[in-house]
Amino acid sequence: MTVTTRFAPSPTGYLHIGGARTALFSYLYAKRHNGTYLLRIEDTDRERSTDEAVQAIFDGLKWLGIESDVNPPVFQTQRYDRYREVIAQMLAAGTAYHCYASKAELDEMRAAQMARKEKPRYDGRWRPEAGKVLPPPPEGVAPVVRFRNPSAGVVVVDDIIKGAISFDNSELDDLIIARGDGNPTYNFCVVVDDWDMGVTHVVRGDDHVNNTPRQINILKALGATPPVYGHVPMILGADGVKLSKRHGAVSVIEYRALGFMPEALLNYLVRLGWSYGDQELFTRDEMIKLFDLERVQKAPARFDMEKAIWVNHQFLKSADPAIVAPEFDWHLRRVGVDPANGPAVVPVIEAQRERCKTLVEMAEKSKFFYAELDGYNDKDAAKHLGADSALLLDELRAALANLGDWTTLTLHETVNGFAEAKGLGLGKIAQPIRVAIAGMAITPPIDVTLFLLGRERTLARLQAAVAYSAAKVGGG
RNA sequence: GCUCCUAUCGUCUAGAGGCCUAGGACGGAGCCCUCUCAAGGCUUAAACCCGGGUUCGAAUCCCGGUAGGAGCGCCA
Repeated sequence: MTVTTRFAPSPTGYLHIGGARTALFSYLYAKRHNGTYLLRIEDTDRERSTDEAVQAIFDGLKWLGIESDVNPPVFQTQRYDRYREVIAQMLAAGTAYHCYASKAELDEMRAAQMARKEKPRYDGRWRPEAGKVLPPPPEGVAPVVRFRNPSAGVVVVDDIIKGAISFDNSELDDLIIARGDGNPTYNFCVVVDDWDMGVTHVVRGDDHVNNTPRQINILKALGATPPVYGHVPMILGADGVKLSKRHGAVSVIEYRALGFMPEALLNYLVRLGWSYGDQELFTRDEMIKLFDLERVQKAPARFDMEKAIWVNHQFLKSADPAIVAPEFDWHLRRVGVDPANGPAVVPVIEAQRERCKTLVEMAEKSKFFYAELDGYNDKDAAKHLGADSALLLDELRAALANLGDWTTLTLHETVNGFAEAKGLGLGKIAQPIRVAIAGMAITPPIDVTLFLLGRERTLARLQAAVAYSAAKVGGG
């Protein structure tokens, strides 16, 4: 049997980081076993589901590169006929029954149970039982349909991550599978869908473990073989509290804005709750080859932004710059610069990636290649642009203006030779140059920077810096 | 309250009864290198929740406690 997994988000908001990891695990497991990975949109809550959220989930998954093997994905709202059909079957078979208890009645029942310190649950008042006489259905009440859960025995969930978990059927009440309006509910749709779609492994958040025994019971009532379950623990914020807005970035797409490469985020996520010995860095192929649900951690993990950024940096440093280019391009535009108005993006990435942990940082530090300076950094100018540097920069400008070939090699020789001739350490001249051409004292090696910036811009900026320094000195 | 789950450095983790004087990584501290910022190299501090068992031997197995978490909807 071929392995089939699915990721089944409900479109009530953006794709959050925990969901992304669940999707990743699900995807990886399927790929690892040459299986199929599916996306299913659980939109049975008509009130809260929105088209924008559906789109946000698609966008997030697409950016991460976790794409469904079957398109378009299944939307539960398109399967209502099928759900109704199964419900009718269950009603006929006696594995489900109508319940006429009103919401108010149920609320009252739960309140009373809580008051008695009991676990709140449906008391089975409309459950047919041998020898039991049910009251006549009240007038004008649209009944819900409840699953007739076995009242005795135990259900064992053989969880691939958590191990065997057993539940007493006596602890499980008869859950509603169809609402008063006839629409099916989540726990029921999941079961039917996983069954129809041939899902062999259900990978989902561990907030679902308590639903699992009931789902298994429904599957059994339907004569289906339950899938293998794997419940992955949740991701916590750095403070150990459930991830939320106040932790900053929760939505996957926010990580793009923060300057992460999708592959790097995936790499961080896969190592959060899963490990392969001491290995920290994985390519996508390695993840697929090595991933294993059995090695997923049972306890929740905290999201550590520092480490995520480190992983991103490692990726930036070692990746093929051509892969980084489109994202970098996107970030350059985002900081208000036109990538066409300067050097090719690939060599800039190569020059910058050692010193930039995120693409936001890289874009900020590379702006000067693509747009005119909007002034100098105050501190750097104060420190490096003065009377003496004005003289040096002016002389250097003249030397560079006469340079034949504008290459990193000739630039290196010229600048180093210049410093040597002046009896200065390279630092004494490199820093003023940096501030002059980049507006700040942080750039890649000076030869590479000058080369990428080009002759025209370099000479113009040196001249401007000389004028600036002179004016500053002149003005006292 | 009830049911279920979890527990190794600050964080992510290795650890399948002796290989543990508990390893790696991020972050921290220090040193080296250096044209800036970085990167890199080296060194270093830092953990088995507690208590009982089982065993010649327990971070590893069992029980209890404690602490955290999840669920208990005509939400998903």
